[in-house]
Amino acid sequence: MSVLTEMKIKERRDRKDLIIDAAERVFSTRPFNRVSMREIAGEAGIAPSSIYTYFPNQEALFVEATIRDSNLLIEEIGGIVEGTRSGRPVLDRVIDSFIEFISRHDSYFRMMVVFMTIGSLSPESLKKLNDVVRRGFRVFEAAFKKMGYRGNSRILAYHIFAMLNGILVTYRKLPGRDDEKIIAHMKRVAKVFRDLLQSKIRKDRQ
Amino acid sequence: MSVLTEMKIKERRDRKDLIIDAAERVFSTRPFNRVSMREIAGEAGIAPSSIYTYFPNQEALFVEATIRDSNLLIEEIGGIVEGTRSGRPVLDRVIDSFIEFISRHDSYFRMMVVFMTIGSLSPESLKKLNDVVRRGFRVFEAAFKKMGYRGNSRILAYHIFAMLNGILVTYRKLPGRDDEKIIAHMKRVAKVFRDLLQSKIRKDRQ
DNA sequence: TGTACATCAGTGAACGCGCGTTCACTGATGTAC
DNA sequence: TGTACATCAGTGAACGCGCGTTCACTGATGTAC
Repeated sequence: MSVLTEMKIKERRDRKDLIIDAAERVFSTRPFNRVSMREIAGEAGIAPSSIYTYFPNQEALFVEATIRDSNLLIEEIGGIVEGTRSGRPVLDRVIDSFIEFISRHDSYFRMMVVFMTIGSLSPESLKKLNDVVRRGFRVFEAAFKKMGYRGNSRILAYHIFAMLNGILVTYRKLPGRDDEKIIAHMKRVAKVFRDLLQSKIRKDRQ
Repeated sequence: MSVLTEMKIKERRDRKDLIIDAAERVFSTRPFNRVSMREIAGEAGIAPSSIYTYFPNQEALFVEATIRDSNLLIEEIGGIVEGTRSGRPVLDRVIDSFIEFISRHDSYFRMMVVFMTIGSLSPESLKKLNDVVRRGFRVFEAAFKKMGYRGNSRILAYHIFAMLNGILVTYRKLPGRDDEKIIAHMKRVAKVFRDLLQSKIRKDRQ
């Protein structure tokens, strides 16, 4: 019985994932305000009404998609931080990984931007998103702690996050350059800021 | 006759401004995807169809609003740069002014974000927006030139812009803080980055 | 093994709604003689 | 000064459309005896 319930839960999660996958494929071809439940259903090969078996409404679907990708990102960066020995420089790898991930998950980036700057969300959705953002910051903080930074890691994490956000927003769509070039450029700019922040870290440490 | 034509043109511009004002008031109360022509018209005290006497469609209205505010911002910063004697530090005042302006024109900020990261715009709108962004960068470049920076001012302008973007996106809605506190905090964070960039400028100069 | 019933993911048609935009018309103002 | 006509900003009603969501139903699968 418990095995069966487990299978049901897994199956349900898989279906949700299929729908989210379809939503992201649609999301990456249209501006977000033109993505309809009908189109997502079409992409997933199901009836529009079937989506409501898995998600109570459109907002919940978009929020779950965002959270799923956030978890992927947090896992990736967490893995890098964990896999690095104490005292070793981990910042570069974290920054590169962050930039790559966002660049390769454009629909995720755009959803995040919408939620952060524009969206008026339900309290539950807001709570879910805030939780995941907080967990993200914690991973960054862990990176700084591991590097031996003794100052306020929280503030430094915010600075890094602000810097990366700015770089991504600013350079994401440089006209006339392909994705690989843009990613390389963003990494280079991030490194300028990293150099600067790192010299600040060194100074603070003394 | 020329005087009459002039008056007509001015009158037309004034009406457009009234509509844009109304649009921004509506914009600041709703998420952008729920702002309708009907509501803007209601706020402006005219019939929805009257908007079409001044703007060919909704996109054009939003783009004109964005461009009008961009020009205000560029003028303000341009004035600061011009009003500062050569060799004097102008960066702080430019940064503060930028942060203040964006914070006080929230609907402008959100429109810009939408256009930069999400919107699929008509070619004409895209051209208009690109032009205004380019003019904005030129003002930043002028500031660096005035400060005596001899390196690549364009790149430095991009860096500053990316940094400010990131700070604004990241800290704009810190929960539980009022606007003034948030603005003060953003200025403080910007100053950390400014310090860092400035020491880089000094190094490059040698 | 066979039969009757329960469950429930999935469906297709429909609902009501609000949207951007159009268009024939109005009525105030300006122009010509 | 008075009259006929032209112009044109502004209007209100209507159009067609696509949207999110609901709901009665279907049909496959599982369960009980």
